[in-house]
Amino acid sequence: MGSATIVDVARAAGVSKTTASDALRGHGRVSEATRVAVAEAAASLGYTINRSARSLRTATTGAIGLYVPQVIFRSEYYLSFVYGVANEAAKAEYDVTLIMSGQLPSHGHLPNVDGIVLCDPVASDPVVRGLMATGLAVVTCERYNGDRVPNGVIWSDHAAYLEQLLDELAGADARHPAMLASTTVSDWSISLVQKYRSWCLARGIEPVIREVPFGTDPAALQDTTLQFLQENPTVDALVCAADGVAAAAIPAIRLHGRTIGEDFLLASCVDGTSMRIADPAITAIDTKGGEAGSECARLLFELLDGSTPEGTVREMPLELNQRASTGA
Amino acid sequence: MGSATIVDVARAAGVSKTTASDALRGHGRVSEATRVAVAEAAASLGYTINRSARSLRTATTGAIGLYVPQVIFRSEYYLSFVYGVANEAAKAEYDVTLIMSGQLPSHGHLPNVDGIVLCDPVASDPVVRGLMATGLAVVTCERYNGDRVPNGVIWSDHAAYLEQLLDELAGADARHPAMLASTTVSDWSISLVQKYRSWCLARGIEPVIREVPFGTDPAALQDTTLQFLQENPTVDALVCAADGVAAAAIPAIRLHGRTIGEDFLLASCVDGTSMRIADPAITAIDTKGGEAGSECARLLFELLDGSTPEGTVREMPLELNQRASTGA
DNA sequence: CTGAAAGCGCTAACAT
DNA sequence: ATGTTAGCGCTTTCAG
Repeated sequence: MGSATIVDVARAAGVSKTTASDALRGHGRVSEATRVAVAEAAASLGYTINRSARSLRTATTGAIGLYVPQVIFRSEYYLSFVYGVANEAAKAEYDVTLIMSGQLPSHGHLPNVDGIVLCDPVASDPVVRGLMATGLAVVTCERYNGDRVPNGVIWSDHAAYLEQLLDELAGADARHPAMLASTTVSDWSISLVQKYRSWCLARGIEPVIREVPFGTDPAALQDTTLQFLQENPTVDALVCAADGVAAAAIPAIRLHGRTIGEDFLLASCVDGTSMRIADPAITAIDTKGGEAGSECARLLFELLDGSTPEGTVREMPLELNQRASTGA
Repeated sequence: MGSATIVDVARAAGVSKTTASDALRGHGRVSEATRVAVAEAAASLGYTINRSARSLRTATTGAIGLYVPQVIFRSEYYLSFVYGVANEAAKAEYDVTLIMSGQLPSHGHLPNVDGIVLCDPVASDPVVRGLMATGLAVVTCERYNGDRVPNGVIWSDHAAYLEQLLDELAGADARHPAMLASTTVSDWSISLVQKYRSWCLARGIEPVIREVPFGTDPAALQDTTLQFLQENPTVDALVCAADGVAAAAIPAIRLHGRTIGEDFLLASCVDGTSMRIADPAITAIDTKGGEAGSECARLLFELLDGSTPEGTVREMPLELNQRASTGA
C-alpha cells in the first residue's frame, strides 16, 4: 500500500529517482512529458511520499504546533481559534500538532514542528516559556509580555472595543457599570481591566471590579454575582470579561430584582452561542476566534518561508454586537 | 541548540553512537556507568533527538491523528473529547495531529501518523472513508457502520440512558414526551431516535419527532421549537438530542405558556455548561467526552504496541444527571 | 557489554 | 533536461 518508494516510481517511469522527485514536486527542471509519466507511475503504484524521509533530508517537518491554555475546554473562543489555525494549515498542506500543558520541554518531549502558534500566552506559564526558548518560529495571538519577543504577533485592540461598549452603556443611561473580570493574567484580561479603570477615572465613577477565576462553576458564579450586586447597590450595569460568564450571571441579576435591558444593562467582552441564546440576548464583543487563528497560522507560514520579516505585528479588527441586554 | 546529534553525544561520552543510542533509550545492554555518562553528555550538550531521523529508521511517527467532524466547533462534547485524547497522548509521549475535513484524500495529504482516532464517524463522510482506507490503525468513538471495520471501538450505550431518562419523565407524570432529534447520521443520533420510537411503541404513545440540523442558529431553533410545540399541543415533555439545543429551547417553551419542571419537562441527551447554567437547570445525560477521548487514545496505543488484539470493542458507562427541568 | 557498518527514503550538489 | 553521488541522524543487524 504505502510501501512504494520513489525509486519504484522512478523505475516504473523509466527515469532516475532525482527526476522522479523533481517531477512530483513540480520543480521546473523536468519536461512536461516526463512529469506526466512520473505522475502516472506514482498514481498507479499508489505512491505516497514518506514524510519522515523528506523531513530528515530537508530539516523541516511540515507541521506547526498549536498551544492553547487548558482553559480552551470551556471556551468557544479558543475552539474556533483552533479551527482557524487548522483550516489555514490544511490549505498550506501543513499538519497541526496540539501542544498540551504538561507536555513541556522540561519533559524533553518537544513536538516535531517547524513553528508554533501560541494563543493568549502568559509569561508565567512554564510551557509558554519553554516553547519560546526552543528557537522555533513563534507567533502569538495577543501580545506576549515575557522577556523573549515572538517572531510574529496578531493582536486585537480589545480595550478600544470595551471603551466603545462602556460608552454605549453610558449613552443608554447606565450610571455605574461594574466589571466581572477574568483572573487570567493574559494581556487580554489585563488590558480590559486597565481600560475599565481609566474609563471610570475619566468620568469620576468609582470602579467596581470582582475577579472570577476562569472556569468557575456556574452555581458558584451565580452566588458570587448576586453577592457582588448586593454589596454594590448603585451598580446598574455589568460587563463580564470571561467567556460565558455574562450568560451565567442572568439569574443572579434577576434574583437581585433587576430587569435586564431595562433598569439593568448586561454585556460581555466575548461573544458566543450562549450570548445569542440567552434571554435576553446579550450585547458582546465578537472576538473572532476563527479569524484570529487563521491570521496567526498565515503569519507563521509567511515567517517560515521568509516572505515576511521577523517581528511583524498585525492588528485584527473586532466587532461590537448590540443586543437586547443593553436595550438595543 | 537543537543541533547536537547523537554522534556528538557519543563522542563527548567516549562511546560509539550505537552505545549512546542504546543508553539514551535504556536498552539494557549498556552498563549503568556508561548510561549515566551518556545521559550527562546529552544533558550538557542540550541534545534533543531528531524525531524525523528516528521516524525514518523505525517507520513510526510518534504521533496519532485525531479527526473530529467540523461540528466540533459548536460543541463542548467534542472539545472535551479532544482534550481527553491530547492528554492521554501526552502521557504516552505521542503527538496529536488534528485532521480537518477537506484535508484528506483530495489532496493526498495524509497526516504523518501511526494511527487515528475518529470521533463519531459517519460512513458517508469521504474523509472518514479515506482515513479508513489508509491501512493505519483506527479507533472509533461510537460504532462505525461503513464496510470497513475499525481496529478498535469505544462506545457508550446512549440508548440505554435515553430509556432511563424517558422512564424518569414518565415517572414524573409526563404523558407525551417529544424529541428534537439531531440530523447527523451518526450511530449516536440513529440509536437515540430508534430507542425513542421503540419506547413510545411499547407504551402506545405516538412518537413526535422533529429533526434540527446540528449547528442551527439559536433564533431559528426557537422558532422551530415553538412551532413544533404549537403543532403538537398534547406534548408535555421534550427531549433534545443535540448539544446545546435544550438550553436554546427554553424561551420557546415559555412562549408556549408552559412552566418548565412543572407542567412541562425538559431534558438533554448531552450535558454541558449550558445545561447547568440554564434556568432552570436541565436534566441531561453526561456523555463524558473527556473520558471517551482518553479511552480511545489509550486503546489506540494498546493496538499499536500489540498489547491488545485487533477488533477490541469497549463500552464506557455514562451518567444521567437529574436537575430541576424534570422536577428533580 | 560494546563497536562497525549498513541503510531507512528522500533531496541537494554536482555532474553531464 | 536528466543522472550520479552523497549524505540528513538515527537504529539495527552482525561481529567482536
